[in-house]
This record gives sequence, structure tokens and C-alpha cells, in this order.
Amino acid sequence: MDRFVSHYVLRLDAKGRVSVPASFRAVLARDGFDGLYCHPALDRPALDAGGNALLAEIETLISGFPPYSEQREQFSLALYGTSETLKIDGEGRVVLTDTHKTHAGIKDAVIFVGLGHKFRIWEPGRFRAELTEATDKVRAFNQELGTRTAAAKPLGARE
Amino acid sequence: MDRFVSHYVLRLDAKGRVSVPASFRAVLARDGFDGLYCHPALDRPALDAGGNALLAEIETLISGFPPYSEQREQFSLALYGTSETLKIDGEGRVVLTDTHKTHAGIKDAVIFVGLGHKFRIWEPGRFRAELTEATDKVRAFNQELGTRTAAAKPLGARE
DNA sequence: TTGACGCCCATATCGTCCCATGATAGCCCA
DNA sequence: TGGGCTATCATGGGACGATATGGGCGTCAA
Repeated sequence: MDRFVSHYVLRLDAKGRVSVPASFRAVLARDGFDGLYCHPALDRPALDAGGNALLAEIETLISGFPPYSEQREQFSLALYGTSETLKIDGEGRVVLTDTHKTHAGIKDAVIFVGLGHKFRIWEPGRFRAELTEATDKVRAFNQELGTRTAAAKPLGARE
Repeated sequence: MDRFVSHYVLRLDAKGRVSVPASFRAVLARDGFDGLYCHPALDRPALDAGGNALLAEIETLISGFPPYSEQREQFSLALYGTSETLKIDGEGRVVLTDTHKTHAGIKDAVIFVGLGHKFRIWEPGRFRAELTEATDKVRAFNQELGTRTAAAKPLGARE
């Protein structure tokens, strides 16, 4: 398996450490990234994390702007400047920074959610709220889609 | 890791010395640059710093202008003329020049912000303002992008 | 001579590594 | 098929080392 899938609830210990799910660690190892690249999600109280695949995505986005352009500066700042490369200890744990924990509202537990090439880290309560909202939207979208194009391919089909 | 990522708050001591974050020093060492190349950012109250990768970027920028052109002269002056190569002492510290500190409004603390191939040095208060602004703009840009392309991709599709 | 700078050493805190324990799930064997 | 065993994983805590930071001293130059 070379993608982050499924979700896991893990707890922080007294030192603020939290285990990265073993299956996610396996994906990172295959990806060849030593550590865990992590930055606040742009428009939600969560953290995006991953390895080289995530880093490459960010780099592609940024390199699409010319050097010294205003947009490049701002994307670099917002993405690189707020990101961290966390070390994974011998037991597969990381320590989130205070800034990141504050951004996501994380206290003593987190939920890791696989998103394919990267994964997201949430405070469990906030994730449930987000999931409810997303499910509603998908349902509404699906119904709308079904009404308009009944014969089209179903949701969840990938190109 | 061969990029400058994350950000660190460091304090200047009574002698005006400030530690370069260990992870940044590691990148500089890998880059093969002895010391720290540093110049005022073109249009911000901050300092750009780095090693050979930064020098190469500057060289590329300047060589893009015709020899003896007005723009080339001006960029050479603004970038080369105001830059310093700072020595890094045995403990990994540098001393910023007064000119540079004035430009960035630095007094007794700085923030080192990784931007990939280089990093930026800010007075902490100014950095927070800049980061807020950049994050807002990137978020707006992202939403605009999402709105425009929403019809092209089904929900759940991955980029 | 005096101030700036480079070099050396001291120290406290934080991070990292190492070892131990408990729980769980999968496997093997009867 | 059921029960026990073992490997994997999450979790806890202590020890050591790296890092950030502070200060002293000699040297060089104005």
C-alpha cells in the first residue's frame, strides 16, 4: 500500500508525544522521507502531513510563480514558513509544536485521517463536526448530480 | 533535509550575537557554503539569508538583465552592494550589522523563517503581521481557484 | 588605550534515544 | 474450531547529549 488510507485515533502522552499510525509510517518509509513534514491546513483547523509526495506538491505549486513575484513570496511564507519537519523517534512517535496544536485545537488526543498522498491531523471533536458537514454536502451534491445526469458515473469513481 | 523549513524564535545576547537554528546550519553545511550570505529583502523590512542556492538565485536574476542596463546596475547594487557574508562562530552564532538590523527593525529577538532555498530574518512582531496577511491572501487565492474549477472535478476527486 | 571582534569555556533546558510495560491481533497447533 | 502463543503496536519514563545562551579573555586595529 502506497497511500494513506483509513483513520486512527491516538492519544498524546505526558511529554506531548503521539504515535504515528504504523500503516502511515509504512507509507512514509516507502516514500523515502525521513521524518514527518507537517503544516497547518490553509482553511481549516487541522494539520496537513506527509512526506516527499506532499513536499513535491507544495514545491510544484510554488514554483509555478516567478521568483520574487508577490504570490510566490506569499505562498512560500504561508506554506514553508509555517511548516515543520518533525522527527519520528524509534517508537514511531512525533511531537507536534505548540503553534500547530493551537491551530488545530489539539489537547490530548488526535485523529489521523488518510487522504491518499497526504494525511490530516485533527482534534477528534472538530473532525466529527467536519465529517458531518462534509457528508451532508456530498449527499446534497450527489442528489443534485443524480437529478441532472442520472446516467453519469457514480461518485467515488476516479479518473 | 536540504531545504530551509519551519521557523524559530531566537534572542540576541548582550554582544548582539544570535544563534542560527541548528537545522538551518545543517542545510548550509550541506550546501557547502561557509558562513551566512545575508542582504536586506527587496521590498520588506526583513533580511534574506542563505548559502550558495541564494547566491545562484541572485545571479540568475541579475544575469537576466542586459549588461550595463539600468535595471542590472540597480539590482546589482541593491542585492550585491548591500549584502554581507557573516561569519558563523564555533557555537553557530552570527552578528548582524547595524544597517541590517535597522532595515528589519531588529532589537533583541528575531524569527528565522524557512523559505525552501533560503530563509528570512524578521523582527518577531513584524513577522506575525506579514504572516497573517500572506495567509489571508493565499486562502483567498485558493478559494478562488476552488470556485473556478469546482465544476471540472467531481467531489472526492484528488488532484 | 579602548572598543570591536574572534575564540574559548560554562550551564540550563530541551530534544532525542533507549529500555520497559501493557494491550491487541494474528497465527499456529492441537 | 478453540485456545494459547507470539509478534506488532501504542504508551510510559529515565538518561544522555545537543543546542541555545551567557560570559571571560586575548588580539587587532583605529
